[in-house]
Amino acid sequence: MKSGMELVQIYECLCDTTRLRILNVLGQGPLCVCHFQEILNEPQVKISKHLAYLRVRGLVEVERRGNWMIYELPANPSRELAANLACLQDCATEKAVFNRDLARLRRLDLTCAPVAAKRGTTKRCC
Amino acid sequence: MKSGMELVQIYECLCDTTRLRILNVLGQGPLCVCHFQEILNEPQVKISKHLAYLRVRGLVEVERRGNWMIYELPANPSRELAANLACLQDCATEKAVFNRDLARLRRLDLTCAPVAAKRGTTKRCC
DNA sequence: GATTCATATACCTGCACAGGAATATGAAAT
DNA sequence: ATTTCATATTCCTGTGCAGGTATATGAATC
Repeated sequence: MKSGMELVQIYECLCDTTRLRILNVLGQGPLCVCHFQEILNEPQVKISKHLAYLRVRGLVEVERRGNWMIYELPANPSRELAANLACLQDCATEKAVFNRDLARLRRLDLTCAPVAAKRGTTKRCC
Repeated sequence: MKSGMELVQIYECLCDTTRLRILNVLGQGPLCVCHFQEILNEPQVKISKHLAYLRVRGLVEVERRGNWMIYELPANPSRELAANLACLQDCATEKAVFNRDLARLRRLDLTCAPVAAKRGTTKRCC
């Protein structure tokens, strides 16, 4: 986390639906960009730019694995961030969009390995 | 509360420092615009416009009392709104700006009646 | 070394909003 | 009726995105 992290900056990150969906999905664990594309069903550039927005502001962290970029929630979030992410997860359980995303995430977990095998590589992004 | 209230709209209301300060102060009870001006030490137009922003989106409610407009948090907030306001109050306790506001609010409570008396009216806005 | 794959960035357009100055409203006091 | 007081609204300017298209990067594969 950045030290000068202000509460407003957290809320600025939270005031876009796509970013909310990203953070909600990340609550289940790290994920790569291609999976975000499938889960949110949004164009690559859109996902990528929102992830950059979140990264610059310290709401997500990245790690490269070959061609894939694995995004995850910060390992040591500030108290405010932790509180707000928890609040978001809680609120999200009541909203259809977020539930649909989580459903698609679960389906991905099942099919990810076979799909990777089919395209001739044993490597998985996440 | 509006029925179509979405989570993002709440966050949109929260992503401005002035509005955060307003909501934090309102956590202590209803307040009129003139007191917001004193507590936040911001120009009238700024306060007024942010209050309008919050009112339109259902984050605050208004009641006229003579010349004064008394603002307060919604009587029946949605679950998301309640959760996020609670989260805000919690996070605010660690930040200097918010504490200073609350300190000025407490000081106002002490001086409000005498001041009203001094200007020759027994009526108080709040 | 050329190509492919996964992702990022640059560039553009449009829109919503923040902040300030000036003015309008509307209730109360004179 | 006019003035005063508390607050709201209008008009203006600048800025920060959101979303899209096209292009760049950089690792892996052929």
